[in-house]
Amino acid sequence: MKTQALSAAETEVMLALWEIGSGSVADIQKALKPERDIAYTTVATLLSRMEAKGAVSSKKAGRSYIFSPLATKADFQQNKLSGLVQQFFEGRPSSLASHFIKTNSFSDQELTELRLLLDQKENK
Amino acid sequence: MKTQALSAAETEVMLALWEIGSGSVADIQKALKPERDIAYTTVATLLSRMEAKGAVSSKKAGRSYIFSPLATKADFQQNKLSGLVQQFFEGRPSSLASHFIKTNSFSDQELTELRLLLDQKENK
DNA sequence: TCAGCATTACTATATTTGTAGTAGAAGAGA
DNA sequence: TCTCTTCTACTACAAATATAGTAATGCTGA
Repeated sequence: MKTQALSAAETEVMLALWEIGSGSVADIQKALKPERDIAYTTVATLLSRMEAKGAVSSKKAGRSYIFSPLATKADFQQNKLSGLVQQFFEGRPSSLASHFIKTNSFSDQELTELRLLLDQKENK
Repeated sequence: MKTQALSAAETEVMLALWEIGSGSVADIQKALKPERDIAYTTVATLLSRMEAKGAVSSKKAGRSYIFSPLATKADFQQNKLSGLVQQFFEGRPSSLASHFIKTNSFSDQELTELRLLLDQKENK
């Protein structure tokens, strides 16, 4: 059962939800990035679509519903990323990484961190 | 003048177009991944939308039009990637890279290649 | 020259996305 | 109990997306 893809707006809601773990429509609206100023009812609409897509679950708590993510942010990242790698980097993560290195996307400090990670990997 | 974002279907067409450099609707349709089996006229529709968005240009050649990409694949990759990094990796490319390393996305050989790239970077 | 094929132009339609309003139910304080 | 505030349910609707058909046009080979 492949999970359906989320739209851009839905993804923003998802990010807010991961931020707070779980919460009501009101909680989620508050957790949205401030520049994302959408109506309460819009958030509610998005959440019900997301529930239909299997991205979140809800359970009644008193008067209202509490929504929770059904996938971890890490899973989602993983997915997005592998899609991107698939489509734009011949399916090879290293192709993406070298793209970064070549385009100077990393600061010196980040390069050092990376090297460290590689070292740890190697000595494992 | 920011270039408008392409939809998923349009992106597929773009990839095909980069593949062949430039070509007619028929050429592009042939260049699409085989699993992407869409009608000739659909490809044409997509191309005209893409032209409206400023993603491709066309010039008449005899009976038909030849389409060419207006951005390089590299630019496009760059864009997609930085969007992803922004949204899912706190804006830090190294966060994405370490995600890869930690999730064992790289083969041994790729790890070696990466290290080599880092070395070159450092000695530059 | 004429029939046929390729190609574009235009139109069409179902679905998804982005956004939000309104009505009604249900607690909560007075 | 009555009113006020939440909150959900339902509806709406314009724009974008995904997909493709039909009509018209213009080469091209026989």
